[in-house]
Amino acid sequence: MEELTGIFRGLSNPDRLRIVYLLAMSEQPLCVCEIVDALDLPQYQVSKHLRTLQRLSLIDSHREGRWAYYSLTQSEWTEGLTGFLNLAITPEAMKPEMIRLRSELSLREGGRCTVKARRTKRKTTQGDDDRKRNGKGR
Amino acid sequence: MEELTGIFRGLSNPDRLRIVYLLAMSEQPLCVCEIVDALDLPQYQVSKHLRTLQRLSLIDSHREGRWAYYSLTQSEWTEGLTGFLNLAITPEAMKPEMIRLRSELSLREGGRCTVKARRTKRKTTQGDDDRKRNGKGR
DNA sequence: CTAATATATGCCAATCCTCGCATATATAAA
DNA sequence: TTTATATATGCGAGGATTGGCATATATTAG
Repeated sequence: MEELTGIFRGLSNPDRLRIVYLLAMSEQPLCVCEIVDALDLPQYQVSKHLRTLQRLSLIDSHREGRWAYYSLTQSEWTEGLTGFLNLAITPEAMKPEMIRLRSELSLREGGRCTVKARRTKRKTTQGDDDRKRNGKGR
Repeated sequence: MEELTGIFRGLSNPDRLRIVYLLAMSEQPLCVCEIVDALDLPQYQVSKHLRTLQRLSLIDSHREGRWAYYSLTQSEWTEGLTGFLNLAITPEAMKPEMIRLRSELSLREGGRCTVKARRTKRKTTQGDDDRKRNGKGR
């Protein structure tokens, strides 16, 4: 019961819900930088959200070199949850994220993420693009 | 998306989750006093939680005399949600509540709730019983 | 009308959440 | 070692939640 309300609390944040959706759809572990790029969020936010989800036992992680991969935890209700998300979230709503994610995944080498630079909030890497992210987003 | 995270936020509170579970299981509108007795919560809390759930379009209400009845809203994902709750919440966890609810429902006359006194936090009606409710309950 | 009953709400304090920033840690490259 | 890269985390501020209390509103009874 307490465990379940925790899960709902975890999914009550749009960014965390998007993370869970990505993990549920891609059906393979994703590394932090891939999620960062797919969701267009600052790295520290993604890390924190992942931590939150992990505390709730919704996701697992493992390290490979300097990359950390996350995936949905397999539990009694994982199936029911992803099933519900699948019917409650229209693909339309997550289209841009999925497109960016697929683009990221196509860059993998040997099944592993290989990102080059452009880390940490894309703006250190000069003329990236100046979309205004942030803004309370709620 | 925003709508969905709202629903999760609604279910992220144990008492609200219990309310939704009662409504989902009983498959008929319940009046406030029945929920109050079933969950053993102060009336003002139940009213507030119901208001919250209604704002999220999770439940509907209608008045009948001085009684207000609430029921789950029928939407595209109502079925998926109740299905998930059904597999995520063991009947054990809600047994006392369900027992009390059934007891309440058996007192209905003509399909309507007919409570006598003992309202508002059961303690105005003297020697009721002095279980210590409240206590942050989180 | 007044009283009783069923429900709803305004307010406050304590707590929790979330963001953004800065910085720490971990691992690998040079 | 030093440097670069990938990820994690401590902190503070603003906002949102929550429980408890008192009280307001709505409806019916007398």
